[in-house]
Amino acid sequence: MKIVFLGTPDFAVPTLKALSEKHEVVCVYCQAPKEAGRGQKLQKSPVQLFAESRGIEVRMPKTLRKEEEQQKFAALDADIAIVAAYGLILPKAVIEAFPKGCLNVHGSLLPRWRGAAPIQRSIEAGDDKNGITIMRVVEALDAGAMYKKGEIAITPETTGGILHDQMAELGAKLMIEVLEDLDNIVPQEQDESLATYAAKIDKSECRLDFSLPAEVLERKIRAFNPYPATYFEHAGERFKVLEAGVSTETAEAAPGTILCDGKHISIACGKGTLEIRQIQRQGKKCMSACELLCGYKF
RNA sequence: CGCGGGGUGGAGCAGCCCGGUAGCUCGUCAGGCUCAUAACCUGAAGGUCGGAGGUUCAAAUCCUCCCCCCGCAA
Repeated sequence: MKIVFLGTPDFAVPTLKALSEKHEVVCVYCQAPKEAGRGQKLQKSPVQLFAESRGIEVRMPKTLRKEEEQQKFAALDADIAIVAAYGLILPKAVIEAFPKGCLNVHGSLLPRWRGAAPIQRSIEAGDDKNGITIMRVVEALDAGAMYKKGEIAITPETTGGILHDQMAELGAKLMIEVLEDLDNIVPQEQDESLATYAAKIDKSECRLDFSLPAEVLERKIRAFNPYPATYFEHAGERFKVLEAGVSTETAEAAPGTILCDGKHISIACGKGTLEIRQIQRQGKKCMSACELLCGYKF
């Protein structure tokens, strides 16, 4: 099949890779390099880097709303468009440009967790599973008919980073399977009454609020690991918390009080206690609580 | 030129501003104490102080350049 691929971040790369090995990817659309990182240098997106390494044409329009861009898109004369975390809303003209339409790989078991951050939100909410849905792109956000789903268990060890990587691989696998059997699958409409939304993560959410139960904070720490990562402040410094455990015994100290015993860092919460396992001081690398305490006293 | 922190025995840090014997916590090894222990006591090993120049009688410490790591912001 002749495919046009639209995607930008790491999440999209496995799917693009799989497609490029099984089909003819005639063109890749992604977000243009942006100033990012230390030094504010222009950085190409993972999808752009991959596409260029494979010699695939890359286009990076700022918008697809202009008729001119839509015509250039349609002129590619592909069979189908595949979308994976592209970052732009697709106009109707683009969705309907090719005979087999437009398919999306989404990181949740739709209709649960439509939206921007399904991976982190599912862990944060305490779900016992999440997964991938391959579905048709429609004008409404993540609301198209579903072709195939695949589940991934969320365990007490599942972090946002781990789930992200598992999802990216599963998404690629399922997309290939769907394309192989495209004409025989009857897409299933989503039950709108079950839809939930995974809001984009705001920086302000990353600060740990110790008045909350330790259990809730631990889930957020896990969901936000490694990015964007939770933190608390102490002595004017920011301490990222990458991993923590929950103790059900509620400390007598006020929420937010840091309790150290030389090898362990515990923080009193609204309910229960959080034992910090992996922590990172600003300017330093991530380290275990024990290591930090060797050289730093709270 | 976006802002900033850091690279010191295996790990985490202090020392640097006010140059002159390498320090602390942990770990490791040996011995001791103990019913026992991740606890305690004693002792030991282990460092080109990121790299290259420069200043100086003398540089971890001052100056210059380079390499690497990280926080913010995006």
